[in-house]
Amino acid sequence: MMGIKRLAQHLDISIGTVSRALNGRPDVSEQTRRRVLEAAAELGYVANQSGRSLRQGTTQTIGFMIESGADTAGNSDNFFLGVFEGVQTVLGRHNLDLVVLPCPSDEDPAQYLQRIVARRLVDALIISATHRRDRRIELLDSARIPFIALGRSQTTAGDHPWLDLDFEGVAGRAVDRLVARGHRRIAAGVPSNDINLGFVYLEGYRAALLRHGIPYDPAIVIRAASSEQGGYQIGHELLSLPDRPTAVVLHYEMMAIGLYRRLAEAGLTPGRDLAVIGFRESPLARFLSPTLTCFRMSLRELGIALGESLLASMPGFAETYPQGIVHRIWPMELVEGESDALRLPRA
Amino acid sequence: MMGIKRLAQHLDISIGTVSRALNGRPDVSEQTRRRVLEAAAELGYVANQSGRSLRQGTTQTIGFMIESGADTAGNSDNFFLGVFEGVQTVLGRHNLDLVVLPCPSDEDPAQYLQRIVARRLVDALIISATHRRDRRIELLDSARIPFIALGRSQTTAGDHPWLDLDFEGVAGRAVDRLVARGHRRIAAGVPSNDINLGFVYLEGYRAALLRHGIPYDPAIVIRAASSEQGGYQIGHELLSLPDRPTAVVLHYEMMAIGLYRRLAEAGLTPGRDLAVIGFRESPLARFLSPTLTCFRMSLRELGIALGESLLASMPGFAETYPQGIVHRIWPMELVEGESDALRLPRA
DNA sequence: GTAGATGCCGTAAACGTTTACGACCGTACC
DNA sequence: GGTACGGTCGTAAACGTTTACGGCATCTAC
Repeated sequence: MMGIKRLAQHLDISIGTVSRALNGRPDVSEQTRRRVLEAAAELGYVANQSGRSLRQGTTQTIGFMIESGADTAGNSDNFFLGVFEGVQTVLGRHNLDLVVLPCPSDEDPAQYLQRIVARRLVDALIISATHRRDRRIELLDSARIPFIALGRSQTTAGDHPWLDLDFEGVAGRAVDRLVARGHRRIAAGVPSNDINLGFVYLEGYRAALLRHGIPYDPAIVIRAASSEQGGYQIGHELLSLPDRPTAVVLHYEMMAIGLYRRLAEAGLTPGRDLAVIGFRESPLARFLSPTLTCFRMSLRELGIALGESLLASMPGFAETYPQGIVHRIWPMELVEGESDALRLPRA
Repeated sequence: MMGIKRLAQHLDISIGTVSRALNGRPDVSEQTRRRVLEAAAELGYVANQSGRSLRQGTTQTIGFMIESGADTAGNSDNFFLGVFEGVQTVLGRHNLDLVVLPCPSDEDPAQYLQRIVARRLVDALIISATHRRDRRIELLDSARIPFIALGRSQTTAGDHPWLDLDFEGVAGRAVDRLVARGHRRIAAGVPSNDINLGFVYLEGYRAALLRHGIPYDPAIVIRAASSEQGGYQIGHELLSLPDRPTAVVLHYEMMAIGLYRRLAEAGLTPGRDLAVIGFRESPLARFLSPTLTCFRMSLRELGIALGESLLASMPGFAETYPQGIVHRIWPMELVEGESDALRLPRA
């Protein structure tokens, strides 16, 4: 075991001084500091995290909770892998480590989180896939664990920072665009569970319809799983509707795949027989044919903003990141594709 | 702070007894054990992990290192999320937690891992995306950290457990199948980096050609990134070959997407103009048109095997999982699709 | 009735750090 | 030459657990 004790007696210095040297305290001469750092590097000494955590009550790690369930929006096609990168570049600046905590799909997310915080595995948390009413938020709030939510929530606990994709704006702009091309009967594919982004997306959709004086018709708001399968199902239901919509907007990136497939089975092609506007421009979207009209953003930059906003809410980082409690809607940029090329004559 | 000390004085019992009661030691009366457990549940006491780790030198968490880089085969998150589930069901049986350690793409994986093990964040590790010569293996071996590799390696360090998909068998069976349909000029898409699975896949491909008396032609072994983009590039290179192959086998699930796209751009359809056999049956594969011939496996069961094999190599679990040091090739089952329907007349 | 065994519990040390405190030395200043 | 002070370092306590050890009952067996 290569503890600080052995390092100290190898250098014939007290362990207190060694610790101060390693941690950059001012009250140690430059000469001994060099000696210590060299010896540490040579012998491969790194402070045991348990000892350090115990003493100073901080673990130096940030947790990022995701749900490994297959049905939750956002967890496919390398969305998270990109975000992690961004978060890590921020955390790395402060010698913090990121660990990802995948909640098993058969476990209650709040209960899972409870275990994590009780064991004090991490100093702060990023939670994703927020639900309309999310018990995790109340939990973290009452446990006074710093956290940020990737996704809004209706939960009325104390004021916490959040960052969310612009579901409302994206839905609205998609409808605007379709209306400009003459569409009036525009369907929407929304999630089937109570994940919060579904409500926000629907909100944007309804508001846009209202702007254009188009009545809201619940019959063409189709709930489906946030997956390829869900997209397929949406296609299926669209085809069986009596007064078939001429366009559809989707809340999740993978849905277009399934929808394309169902249309192809019916001998229809997107952009000619039905206008389609997807959500995020995933690497896959670029390879769809016809190309998908959707929305672009930088996952890495989202991760950076997420990390910085989290740190801003943590004691000890307030001066480095003075933005306070962040509530931010992440903008997305339209990517024109061929899937919404269909134009209708104005009635 | 709700430590064991407060819990003990609240019960008016010594903290030693409280600890023994919580940990299920035999030398505590049933009555006090009940009292302790009830009070702990009521006051929400959970042992501080740092204190416990420090004392018994074990963290009760297992790490799963993945690479968040975009170019590494096998790193699509729908793959890992499934595997995590399986690993967790095994670990959960023993009150172990899984944390995922995403290595930033701009950091050296071995160096990243070094930090993790030196800080003693985890008791054992699962590493993935093994390279032909993988310094992580030497590192873990010399640090005596129990680990299992998801993927083989040529690294000649001490004997370590591993589990790997049947790349060799899959490549071989794909070639067999194509040869049976009359193909003789069969291209292969292999990774462009030195990830080990590329060598194994190529091995299976060559061995199968040899079996059928077909000469190996390096000109139609195309190296490309393990991504949709790589698949697109393979399509591109195939089309520009002088003596165009009539079939192609791919080592990575996402490649088919890009390849399909490039073929479509050239007015060709998979299964009619070019036989295609992909790798893993991802959720996406089911929505490709024409459907992709590929190989199926259970991610969850793979995760279970991974977890059990890891535990088998850990001190204290040998009697529960007596399989010793596991070297296992994970079988995959053929899923017939339309993408290799093309049959050629025997010359 | 005594010896030994057993069941239950309290005491205290130990894990590897960090850090408050005080000690020591040298220098500067009056 | 004494005092004050800054720079450097050693000492020891503390963080929250677990566990070896010993002690006190109670019980069993002779």
